Amino acid sequence: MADTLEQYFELTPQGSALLAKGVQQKRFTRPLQVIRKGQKVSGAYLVTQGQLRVYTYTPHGNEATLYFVRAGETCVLALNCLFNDLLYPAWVEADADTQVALIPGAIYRRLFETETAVQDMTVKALSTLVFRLMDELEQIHSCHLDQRLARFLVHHADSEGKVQMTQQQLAAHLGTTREVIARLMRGFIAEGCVSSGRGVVTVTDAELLATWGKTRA
Amino acid sequence: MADTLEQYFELTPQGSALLAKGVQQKRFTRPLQVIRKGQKVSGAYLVTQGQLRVYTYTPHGNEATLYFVRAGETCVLALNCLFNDLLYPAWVEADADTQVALIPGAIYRRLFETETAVQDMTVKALSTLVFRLMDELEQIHSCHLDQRLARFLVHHADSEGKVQMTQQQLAAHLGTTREVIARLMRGFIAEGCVSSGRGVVTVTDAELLATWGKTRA
DNA sequence: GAACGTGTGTAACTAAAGCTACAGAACCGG
DNA sequence: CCGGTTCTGTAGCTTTAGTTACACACGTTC
Repeated sequence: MADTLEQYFELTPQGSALLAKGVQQKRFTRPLQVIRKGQKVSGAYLVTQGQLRVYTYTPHGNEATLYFVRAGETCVLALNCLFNDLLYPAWVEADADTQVALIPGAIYRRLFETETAVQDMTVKALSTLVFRLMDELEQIHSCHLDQRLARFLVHHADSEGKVQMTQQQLAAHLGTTREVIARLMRGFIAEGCVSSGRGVVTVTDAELLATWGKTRA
Repeated sequence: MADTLEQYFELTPQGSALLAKGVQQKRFTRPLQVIRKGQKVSGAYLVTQGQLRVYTYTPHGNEATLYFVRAGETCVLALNCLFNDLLYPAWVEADADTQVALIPGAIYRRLFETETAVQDMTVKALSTLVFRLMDELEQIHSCHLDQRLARFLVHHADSEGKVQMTQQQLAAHLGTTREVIARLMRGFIAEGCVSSGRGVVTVTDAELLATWGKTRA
């Protein structure tokens, strides 16, 4: 089991042994809530497969996704809580087919003190999140929803330009409502850079979409 | 000189020597831009007196304050850039009477590897910022400007309830414009929980202000 | 193939925030 | 005490986003 973990950080033999002793594997076969807001955090979450989604709620009950934790990443908020003895400040949901290694807090702290790989990984993870959050904040300050949606679509399109999400889900990611997404989509479709189907949006002109609101007359 | 620094972290003799060799002190007697967006970061900034203000711009040229770096804190963005070789993603301005210790990047990295005090401080600083940013994001999603302003005032009032800022500065902190602040203030003043003067806002009923928008009819 | 659940499309209305423009008060320096 | 500068107060308009309310399309299942 520790094999899957060691592809992510190189440890000294002692560190390895310590890790092997305490780590727990959790597997999710269907979407499931992992952590609730205000819950006490018991350890570091390292995703080995699939992804976790971290989100909060808007005042009207709409979900707003903060970020994803993909394979090879740890949930930084959990790290935060570990180091500062805080309660978890958001909700976390596992996607289908997700596997997570749970490293108990005490063990993680001890690893952090001695293993440079763990130090590096921790700082890198925190740094990355800081930048993502700052970027997000700046965008909210400086872009209208249409630009944010355009950017989101370009960013999340697969190799064929498809984004496999319902409008409801898109709305959740941007902290808005479905109707607004539909309205903005109409604009995109009118310009011919996107087409829409049930549960999927297809980006047909990423170039145009990426510069939405900048090159417009 | 290193004396002022060592009140913030305890180092081993070797660490202390290394630090003393490389650290530079900078003093600002009047507000001054310290870092521009896109600039390369040369080291870690540790504030020993006064404060730094980190901000971006909205698309229409309004400033929006991201956070402050107070005495005893380091600028986390600079740390980030150091560890990830990135360009600085915002602007930084020093207040009047501010003193900053600049620890060159190479030295900071070496200290980080060996000194647990530096590791701790780094992780703590990053963690704190992550929480602040998340909180900020959540508020933008979930509160109207009036609530955010109310909260800001309550938060920044001194022991006498005074907030020594112009409306322009308040606007900058919330990423909005002066006119909007004036409009919201009118609401607060009408309810009698705030009074306004030139360059100062006085909170007279913090209770009411803190619950603004929750207890309103 | 009828009924139901889930997802999309659209229109009209409301609320929030931003923008423009100006009037007047407080402060500062000569 | 006069003129310039900075700050505050107010009004009206525009844009953006959220809300309400429905119609319809697609799929599934019985």
